[in-house]
Amino acid sequence: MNNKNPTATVLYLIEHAIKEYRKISQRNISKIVKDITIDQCLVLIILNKDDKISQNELANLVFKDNASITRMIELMVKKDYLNRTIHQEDRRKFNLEITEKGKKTLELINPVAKLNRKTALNGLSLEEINLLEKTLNKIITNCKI
Amino acid sequence: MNNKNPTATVLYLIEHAIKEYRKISQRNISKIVKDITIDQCLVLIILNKDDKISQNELANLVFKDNASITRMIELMVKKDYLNRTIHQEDRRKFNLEITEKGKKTLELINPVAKLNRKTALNGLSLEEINLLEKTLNKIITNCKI
DNA sequence: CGTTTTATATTGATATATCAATTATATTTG
DNA sequence: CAAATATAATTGATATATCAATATAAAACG
Repeated sequence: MNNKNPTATVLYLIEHAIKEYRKISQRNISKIVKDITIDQCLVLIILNKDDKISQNELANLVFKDNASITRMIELMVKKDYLNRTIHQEDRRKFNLEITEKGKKTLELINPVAKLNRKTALNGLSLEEINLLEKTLNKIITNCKI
Repeated sequence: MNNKNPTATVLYLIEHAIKEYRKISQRNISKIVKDITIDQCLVLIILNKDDKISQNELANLVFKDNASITRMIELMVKKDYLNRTIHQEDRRKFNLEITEKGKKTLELINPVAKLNRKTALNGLSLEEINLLEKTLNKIITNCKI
């Protein structure tokens, strides 16, 4: 009764699935853009939707620590994907702006990201995906309590 | 038609779920054992089931790179969770042995690990879990092709 | 045998993860 | 308004992730 080895549980499978997905995603992205990680891509995609977001909010969206985001952004500025300027209303914050290089990169990675998702979910019915979402949401809620 | 933002897809939810699970797991483990990570716990649990395993195999089981495992083991030896000796038949390999401290730690973390899984999966029916497993396995297969 | 190929693990370089402590600015409150 | 509190981001320390290059030993092959 629930005395399973962790490697025999569905939680281990979740870890496995996301790791495999990250692997093919990184592999496919790297074929097109050399010096970018999939997490940096996600940052670009999110900022592209809403560039008024704070580093804090960004960190939450990509499930990372503030410290990680600080360093990621630092690197992305250095690699000329982002510009960073001080926020005028709240001087603790920063404006994050996608550079021209960043925009061009987005155009390159968007189709790859789409293909990655399609590959990973190939053969899954809409019902299966909906159920998967529902179950994962339950797990997330359980863990947050 | 599949032109979703990545943050709106089920793959993002998978990432979210595992991150939340890792968070509560680490939090609960840290309450009981101070200087151990959940990945190090998993290494202990796996070695406890089969101590004849190579670093290579261990890396595969915990979805890590050989380089990561080398450094993890180095640390675990330093913290006296493991002993490492040269393998006599194959001198490229090592024997990994759990120390007394490691064994005591296992006894402490096993109930916590069990509780973590129970917490995360609370309220899920057996059918839901089976379906989740099936769907995740499909995704894993898709990504490995 | 010796040479080539393969397997196992390490090391270096760089990116990210995470916690705790810190800095700087905003907001709340007495 | 000044002091206390809260928020945003950074920094330091340490662990892990990942790739490429390397060292060493074992296996395969001619």
